[in-house]
Amino acid sequence: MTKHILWYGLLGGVVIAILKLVEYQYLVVEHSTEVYGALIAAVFAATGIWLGLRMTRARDTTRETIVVREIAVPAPSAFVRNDARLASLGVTRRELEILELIASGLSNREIAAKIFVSENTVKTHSSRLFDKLGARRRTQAVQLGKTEGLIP
Amino acid sequence: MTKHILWYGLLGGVVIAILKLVEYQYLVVEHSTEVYGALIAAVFAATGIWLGLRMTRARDTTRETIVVREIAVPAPSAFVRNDARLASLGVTRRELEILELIASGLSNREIAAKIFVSENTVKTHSSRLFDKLGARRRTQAVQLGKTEGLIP
DNA sequence: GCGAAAATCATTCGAAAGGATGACGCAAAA
DNA sequence: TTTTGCGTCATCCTTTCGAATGATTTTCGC
Repeated sequence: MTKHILWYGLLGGVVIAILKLVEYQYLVVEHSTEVYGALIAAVFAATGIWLGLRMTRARDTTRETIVVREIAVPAPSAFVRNDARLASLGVTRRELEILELIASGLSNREIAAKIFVSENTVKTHSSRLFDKLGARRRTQAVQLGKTEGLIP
Repeated sequence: MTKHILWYGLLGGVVIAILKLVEYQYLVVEHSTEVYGALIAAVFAATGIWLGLRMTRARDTTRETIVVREIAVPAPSAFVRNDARLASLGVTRRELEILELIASGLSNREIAAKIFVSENTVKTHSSRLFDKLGARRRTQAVQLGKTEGLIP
């Protein structure tokens, strides 16, 4: 920008000098003043317009309008377990495992067989789990587990 | 735009006229030519710059670079019920309603109170529902209902 | 090694869930 | 009109759950 202004001034000086020379050598005719003014006007007007365009063009780069468009995506979003909530509730790994198996529709007996423990143990885990979740039934535990981000 | 150019020309003419008058009346001094040129240069340069800005400003609205930054958002992907499966399984509306309430974690008694029927009726509905789904437990019914696209 | 947390198992008991079966009313279809 | 499907309700009985409680054994961090 500064460079352009300097060039502008220099150009003006040169034009004036040229015109002055011209005035005394060839164009000292009747309406020389008008010709003189018109020339200066034309040159500086052109330069002014060019400069004006130049200034705004420089501004254009910062004139971007950023449109943030949110695209709804089919949400393949893999399930991320809310470990913080898990910890704040004090749910242990085993209890979480039980919750997942309950959610998959298994009975206490089936769960016991699957993880090789007694049915009583499964009941103990699920009881503690219900306490921590504030659930009274396994279906409610599943529902809460989902909303809390503990299971998918 | 045209209007501005006209004003520009008119202004130029007026300035020249004024300068010419001034030249012959008061300012016919030694360096009048330089003063004369400088004045014209200043006026037209200023006008030129203003005009240049004006031109681009008018164009700016169509000149904005629109940067579309697409951001993927986990779409809540609205749930669409698998009505075909619902029909092929022969699940009735009432049974589906029961399934939804079961999935929300309610007991038979709570469901009964919610839809103003007896607990026995709820049991009947859920029994038939389990038959149709091939479920033995309510948790299993919920799990199957989800995979079959009957409930979200 | 010690202590706390976690996991394991058990017993008892009441509540809830589930299976089987029968019955009634009602509306739409045959 | 008769049949059929759906919703409703009930009874009897078995199984499963869930609460409460106590005890033993791992496991793990310090």
